[in-house]
Amino acid sequence: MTSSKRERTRSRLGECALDLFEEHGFEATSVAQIARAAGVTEMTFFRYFGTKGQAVLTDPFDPVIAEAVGARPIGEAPLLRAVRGMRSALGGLSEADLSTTRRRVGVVARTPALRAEAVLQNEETSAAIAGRLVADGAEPFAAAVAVQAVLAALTAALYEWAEDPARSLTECVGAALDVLEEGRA
Amino acid sequence: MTSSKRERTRSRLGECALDLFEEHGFEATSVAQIARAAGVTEMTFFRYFGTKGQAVLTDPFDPVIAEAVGARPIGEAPLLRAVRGMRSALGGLSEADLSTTRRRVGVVARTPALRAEAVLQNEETSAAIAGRLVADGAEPFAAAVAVQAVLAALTAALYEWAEDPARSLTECVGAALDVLEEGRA
DNA sequence: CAAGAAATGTTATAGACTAACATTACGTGC
DNA sequence: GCACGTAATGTTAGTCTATAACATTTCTTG
Repeated sequence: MTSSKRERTRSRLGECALDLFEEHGFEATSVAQIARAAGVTEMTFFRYFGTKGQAVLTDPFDPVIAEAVGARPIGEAPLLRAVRGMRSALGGLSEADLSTTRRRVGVVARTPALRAEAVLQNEETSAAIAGRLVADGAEPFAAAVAVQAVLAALTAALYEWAEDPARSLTECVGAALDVLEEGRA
Repeated sequence: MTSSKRERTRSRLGECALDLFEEHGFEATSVAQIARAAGVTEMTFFRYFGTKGQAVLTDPFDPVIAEAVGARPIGEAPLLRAVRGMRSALGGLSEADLSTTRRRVGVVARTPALRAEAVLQNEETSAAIAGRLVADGAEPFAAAVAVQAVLAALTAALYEWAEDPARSLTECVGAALDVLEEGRA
C-alpha cells in the first residue's frame, strides 16, 4: 500500500542482483539473469539502474554526512571539520539495520569494477560536503582535498568492515579517522 | 635497436588515443577509430591495452613514490611519512617533460569513466606504499588508510594542475599535502 | 467502466571486450 | 642473403552492457 509498484520492482531488482552477485560474482552474472530472477526484462532493469553496478551502489550514508559536517563549528580547519562531522554522523547509525549494506559493501570490496564505479558515487557526496565548507568560508581547493581524503579513509574503513565480520562499523570508521586526525603535526 | 616494433606500436597507439580523446572526447571515440589512426586493428589495440581507458592511464608517478616514502624516517606516523615522502618525490620531477602527462591527466579529469578507472591504478600504487610502511612496523589498516588519503589528495591536486594552466605541479601538490599535514585553510 | 498515465515489453543497434585460429613481418644463425 | 622460428598482427565470430524508438500492457482514478 505505502509502496508503489515502482518501488517494489526496484527493490526486488536490487535484492536479486545482490543475491546473484554474492553467489556467482559480479562479472559472472549478467543483467539478463538479474532481470529474469526479478521477473522483468533486461530493458526494465536499465530503467531503474543506469548501470549493472548501480544495483548495489546505493549508498545510504551520503545524505547524512553532509549535514553532520555542516553542523561542526565553523572555526575548525576543513580536514578536522570533515573528520569530526563524519564521526558523529556514523555514530548515530544502528548496527542492526545495516546488514544488507554490509553485504553490498562486501560485494563492492571484492570487485574491482565496482570499486572503480563507486568513486563516481563518492564524487557527488564529496561535492555536497565541500560545498558546505566553502559556503562557510573555506578555500575551495583545500576543502575539496580535505573532503576527498576523508572519504578515501571512510571507503577503506567500509571495505574493512564488510570483510572482517569481527569488527563493527563504528570501530572501523573510528580507527580510520583517528589516522587522519592524529597524524597531524 | 633503441625501440622495438612493439614499443613503437604501443606509443603510437597511446598518442593517437590521446589526440582523439582531446579532440572528440573519450566516450565519443571508439577503439576502432584509435586503431585505424594508428594503422592497426581493433584487436591489436587490446593486445597492448586491456581497456580503452588504459591508453591514457599510464601513470609515471607510481614507481617513484613508494621509494621516496620508504626513505622517510621510520619514526614518523604513517600519514606524515606518506605526505612528506610524496612531497620529496614530486619535487624532483622536472616540469618540462610532464607536458603529455598533463594532457593525459586533463582528459582523465574531464571524463567520469576515466576518473573511475583511475582508482584501480591507484590501488596498486597504494598497496606498494602501504607495504613499505608495514614492513617498517606500521599497523596494516592504519597504513592503508593513510596512503589512500594521501593518494586521494594527490589525485585532486593532479586534476587541479591539469585544468588550471596557471598553476605548477609542485604548487598544486604542495597545497594539497599542506591540507593533510597542517589542516590549515 | 472508461480514459489517461505509468510501467513494461519488443526490436534494433552501437560499441567494448574475448577467444580461436590464420597470416604476415621480424630478426637471428648460418 | 636466406631459411627458419618466433613475435606481431589480422580475421572471424561471439557475448555482454547500454541506448533508442516504438508498441503494449497494467495501474489508477474520476
